[in-house]
Amino acid sequence: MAETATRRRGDTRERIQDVALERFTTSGYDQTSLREIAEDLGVTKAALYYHFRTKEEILDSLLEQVSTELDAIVEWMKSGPSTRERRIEMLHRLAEVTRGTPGGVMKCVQQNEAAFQNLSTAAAMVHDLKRKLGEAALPGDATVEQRLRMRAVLFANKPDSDLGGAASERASAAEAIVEDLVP
Amino acid sequence: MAETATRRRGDTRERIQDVALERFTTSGYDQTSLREIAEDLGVTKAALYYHFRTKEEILDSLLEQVSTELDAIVEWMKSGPSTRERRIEMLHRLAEVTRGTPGGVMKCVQQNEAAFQNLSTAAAMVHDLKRKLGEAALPGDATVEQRLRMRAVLFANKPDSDLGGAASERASAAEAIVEDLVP
DNA sequence: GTCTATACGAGGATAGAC
DNA sequence: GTCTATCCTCGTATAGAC
Repeated sequence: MAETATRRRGDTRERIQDVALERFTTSGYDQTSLREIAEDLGVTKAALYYHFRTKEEILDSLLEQVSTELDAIVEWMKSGPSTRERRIEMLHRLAEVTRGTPGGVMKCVQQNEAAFQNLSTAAAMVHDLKRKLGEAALPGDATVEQRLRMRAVLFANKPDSDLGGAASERASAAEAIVEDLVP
Repeated sequence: MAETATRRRGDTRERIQDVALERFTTSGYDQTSLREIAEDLGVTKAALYYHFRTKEEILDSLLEQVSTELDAIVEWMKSGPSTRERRIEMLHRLAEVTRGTPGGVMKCVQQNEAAFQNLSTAAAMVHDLKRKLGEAALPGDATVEQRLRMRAVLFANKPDSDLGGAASERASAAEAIVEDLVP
């Protein structure tokens, strides 16, 4: 730790991630160019390619942790019977991950729900969450209405800050809807 | 009407729209390049720019009618009191437009719900539907839970064919959820 | 090990000849 | 009404300086 503070050598990878997360969240993934990120850091585009193989890999590196946690929820759901109690528990765990994720990564995911559909790795996995959770939560012979209910509740369980109100208020509203909607 | 059938002169604009709608729906708006469309028609990219000023304008021309109809629903909702009956009626009208739209335009919209968020004109207006409908449907002093319910039902009201089951089955499932969820 | 210079082919868009 | 030629930006790739 001899070279501290202002100079900042060797942490380029982290600095790329910081800038990328901020831009991806505020301007959107598609609308953010590698040139922007590079210029913001005072390096060239090519420098980014030393640290990451593609633009998508930058995204993936940001989403790695949350992706793992969501995958764990899917696996947990699959590992037991599909009862109503466990479906509700599953949704609680999902809400927890969303709340607990640090650094606004989950906000970035929501902001880009659009763009991530077309990607192929971790980003796609995160976006695909709802479909996977829905499948894991319902038995194969579930009715159309049950499936539709599950889908609706997975969307409803997104009490974004643009709804207004305190975070706790939004959380309890989401919970009431879960109770109403889960098959 | 002297020059009919195979030759097809002067209807290039319509032919562009036909090809574009098909590609936008199956491959996605972002993933469809103007070069593809042009090659499919046996013309060059630049030729498209005689008929449309931008790629987005091609999209907008396809969405014009549906955009108008959705706008009418918003206006109707705003024009009267916000009772539960009228909220449910609003959702029925929305479902009708979705079903009644010809030529798979609405399917294109759903397929691209992703990409349309970032656009600025008719496409954005169509995508923005849910937010606008939600605002029109609820009084200004609505609670957080009411807002969240409205949002959930607008998403739930999308009984896409990938749910399985007959169209009528999906429709009645959607209606049951509406009854359950509308504040 | 970290970066710059440079280039490629794709994208959307434009000017102007025919 | 359609073309060629051109421009800029994009993500990506590689060669080579330090």
